[in-house]
Amino acid sequence: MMTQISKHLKKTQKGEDRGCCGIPGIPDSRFLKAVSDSTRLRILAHLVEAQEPQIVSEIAKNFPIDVSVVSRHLAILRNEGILLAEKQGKEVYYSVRYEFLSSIFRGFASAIESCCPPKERK
Amino acid sequence: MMTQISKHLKKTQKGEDRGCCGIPGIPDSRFLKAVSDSTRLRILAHLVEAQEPQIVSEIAKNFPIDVSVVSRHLAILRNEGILLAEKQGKEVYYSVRYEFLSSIFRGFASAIESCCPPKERK
DNA sequence: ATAATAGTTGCATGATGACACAAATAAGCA
DNA sequence: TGCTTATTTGTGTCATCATGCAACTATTAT
Repeated sequence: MMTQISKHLKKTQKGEDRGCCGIPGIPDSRFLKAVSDSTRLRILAHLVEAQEPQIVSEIAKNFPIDVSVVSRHLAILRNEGILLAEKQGKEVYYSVRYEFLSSIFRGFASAIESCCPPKERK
Repeated sequence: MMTQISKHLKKTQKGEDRGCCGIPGIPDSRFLKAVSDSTRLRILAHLVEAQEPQIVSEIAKNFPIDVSVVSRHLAILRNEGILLAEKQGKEVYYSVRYEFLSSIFRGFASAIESCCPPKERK
């Protein structure tokens, strides 16, 4: 059974997962969760490889899941700024925000390195 | 035993979550899942800030969760090669594998950028 | 207006995962 | 030998989330 302690440390209020720590350059967990799902990662990789904006139904053809699920995944990536969505008639074109994505991860790498103790060079 | 470095390449057999796509430089989802949990991210940030190896019970003092949970989180990060564990008597010292971590994220950034269409410069 | 197509959203379900607590392991000390 | 401390592991519970399917919205064509 859950104890009282865990109950109110649960902090299930919305958006609590944002902003993890004081170190600048470390992304929040929501952003990382967005790219850590294997299906979303494959969708992202597909869009990166495609080199051009693609519509939802076309993307979905490459995955053994329902279009609605793909749409949800795309929305998650879009909400984190990873993808850009542009509606054109009936279709919605999704594309990768390359510079944004790479800058986040490069910033993460730099944040880690900047704290790296000189002696730790293993 | 756990001072041996690469254990993180071990469970390649069962993990269909391993190796997401054909693009070199994109980490697999298990690695990203390891850093995408908010508690683990805070633990990692704590270790980065600490600038030196810390034992489990000391790390746990900074978080409102049970030591056992912290131990599990540390194991997950260790299994992904993010942390190094060194047993010294009763205690286990955990430290950040800075170069490994930053190289993964820098490689991710480069992988994204290398596929970036020239015109897409925002 | 009706129909058809593209995409999103509501809802139920099964899987995964974080957590607390207890028990087990391991190492040092009386 | 116990006894204490540090850490890991077993187990059950609760929350979150990926998924499928159905319903809904939006846009275009007949």
